[in-house]
Amino acid sequence: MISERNMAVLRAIIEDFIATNEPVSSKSLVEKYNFGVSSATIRNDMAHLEEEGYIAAPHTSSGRIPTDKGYRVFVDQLIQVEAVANEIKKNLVELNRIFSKTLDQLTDLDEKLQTSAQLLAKATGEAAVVQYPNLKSVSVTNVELVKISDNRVLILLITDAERIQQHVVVLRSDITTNALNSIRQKISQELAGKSVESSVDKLPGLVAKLSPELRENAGVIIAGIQLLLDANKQDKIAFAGTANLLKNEQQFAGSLANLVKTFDEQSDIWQVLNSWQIEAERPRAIIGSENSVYELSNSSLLISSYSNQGTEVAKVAVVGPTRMNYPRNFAAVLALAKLLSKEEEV
Amino acid sequence: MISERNMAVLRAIIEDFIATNEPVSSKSLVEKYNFGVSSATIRNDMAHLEEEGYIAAPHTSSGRIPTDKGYRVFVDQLIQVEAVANEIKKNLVELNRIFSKTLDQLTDLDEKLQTSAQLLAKATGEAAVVQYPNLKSVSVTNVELVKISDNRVLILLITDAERIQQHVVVLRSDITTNALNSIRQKISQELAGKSVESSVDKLPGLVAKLSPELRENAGVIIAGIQLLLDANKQDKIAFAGTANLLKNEQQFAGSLANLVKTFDEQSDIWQVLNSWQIEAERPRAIIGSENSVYELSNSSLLISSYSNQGTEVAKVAVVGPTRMNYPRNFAAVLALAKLLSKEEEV
DNA sequence: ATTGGCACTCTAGTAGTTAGAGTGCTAGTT
DNA sequence: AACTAGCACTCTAACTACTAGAGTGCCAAT
Repeated sequence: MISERNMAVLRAIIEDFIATNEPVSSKSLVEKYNFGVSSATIRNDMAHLEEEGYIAAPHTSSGRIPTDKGYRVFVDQLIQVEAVANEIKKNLVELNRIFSKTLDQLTDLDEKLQTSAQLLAKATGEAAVVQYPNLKSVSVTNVELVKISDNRVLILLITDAERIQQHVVVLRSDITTNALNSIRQKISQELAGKSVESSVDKLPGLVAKLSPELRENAGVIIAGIQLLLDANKQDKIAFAGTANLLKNEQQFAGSLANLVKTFDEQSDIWQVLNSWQIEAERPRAIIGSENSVYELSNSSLLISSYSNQGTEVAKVAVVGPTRMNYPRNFAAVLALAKLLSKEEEV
Repeated sequence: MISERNMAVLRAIIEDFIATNEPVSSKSLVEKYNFGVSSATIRNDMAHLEEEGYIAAPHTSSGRIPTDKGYRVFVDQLIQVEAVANEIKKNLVELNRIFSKTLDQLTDLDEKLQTSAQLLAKATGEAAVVQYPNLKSVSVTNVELVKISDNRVLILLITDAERIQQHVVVLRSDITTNALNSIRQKISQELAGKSVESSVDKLPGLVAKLSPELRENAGVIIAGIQLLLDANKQDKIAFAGTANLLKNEQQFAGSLANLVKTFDEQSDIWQVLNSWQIEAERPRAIIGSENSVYELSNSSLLISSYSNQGTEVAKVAVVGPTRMNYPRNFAAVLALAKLLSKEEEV
């Protein structure tokens, strides 16, 4: 029922609307694009597209704007694969240049993901989200205890996800290097290779296995490890590009403060990211009302997942108005996901 | 020249305007406050205040709004000290309750300052900035090297500012525990107790002091230490409460995107914070046009400094519209500064 | 299937009007 | 000298009315 020209018209409307943010008229279409037919014919096509729900008119005698359904068809069928592939390549090269240069300087995961989010925000001109690796599947590589003064001990929890967490505890009494060593040995032995989850279960029984004179201080240390393990289970995201959201003020019409708050608070975002299954190498678009979170119902998300040695560990996303530049943003989000995947494999 | 009642009127105008965000009329003043005189008299006072530049009229026949100069007098002379002291106390108790509960859970400085900013944003309903301690005056306590696999070493840089930084380096060849130990000893010996700055100077000469077979790997490790020391010199801030800025949309009239961008990029903020001298225990207000950064010319900043064992190390600030609630925000910013100072002293 | 042509609709902008909130000032009172 | 009642004056914000023109929808013709 939907002819080829119908689709071409739909694409033209969407591209024009994305570029100008004005309802698109039949006249402007025949002027800008070479359809080889008159505006009356285009009007017939538009009426057809409207019937099918791909476009809508803000009021009776105005041009048309795409509906969420229209964007969906655009994203699924009309984006030119070659164009995107080209963009990806360009983006990858560019991101790689900035990123690999910067990355060497980064001393920890926090900074790395924060920088990633900033780069993605910059590359797309939208807001960007980078999820921390999901640590359910992560296991403990080692626990180190470093004495930094007579009664203060730095606990290091090293996991196989390139994340090293630290926490300082103050002991009840001074401790000797030897005593600390035997505590460390016992703990390492129990936890090394275990998943974060099963490690938590092991902790309570650990104190009893130590010689009595060590137990008091060991208790403090184990409580510290508990904190670190718990922090692992907490969901966390890095976010950048708030200012980009404001560019589209009218788009969000008043609900902008709520949207920004949503990002400030993070919990909803995490939920949204996790509620969609993303295939590797194939970013997915969540368009407007497809989003269950109210604050995001005027926005689109492009989500891609990144991996660590072949397993999906987390997601990166771009958030912007439904009338965002999909091809470019798809390219950027995919490019960043690839970069992060590569880096994780070290 | 400015009578006592004049000042009372000024205060009433400012408090009313802060509460309602509407120009204040002479009639509403006599209704809400007990001046015991008629509106005509108040009008005379208002004319006087306008002459002196403390208030202004948006248009001929409207009520008055405070000028930056008016706010300045309000802040300097009219805020009731007792009221603020009370607020401080309340805020301290409340912040302390949330904070000390949360603080124990925090494993590092990043989280601590980020949480501080969030608490301040929440307490004031404005945006909040917390500056990282200035590390020029900080010295290296110790350097630890932890072997995490045959050829990967975790470097820990421990400074006397409660900040423990980490970085993983990959060596050119596997290393034995003994070799690592002798490198560690040499490095510790050279750097312990030195300031961050003089430590940087020591690094290049360090390799030569090691036995030849250690030099290759030691070079990699020392490069890693260099990165950590450099990261110390970088200025950094924690920021929270962007959404609160949006509450006052009309206030910032269009320049809001730029304002948010200013915070995203941080550099200007850092400059502003550093350009004002702040006495301990006395937060300072920078009101509207007193600010040299254009984006902040419709905003006020309340800045307080916090200390580590008596030395000022960094600042905390609240940013909001000029018509913010000064007494409450003064109290909150001071309360947080006190808390941070205390915590630093551990 | 396409198109020229035209009636019809709706918006956005302009202009005119009005109520009322608020001031400024004067003349009179305490 | 300080205060006040009263009133003329000003400006805004809200409402109405009008208009140009952008754009559609549809019919009759090709």
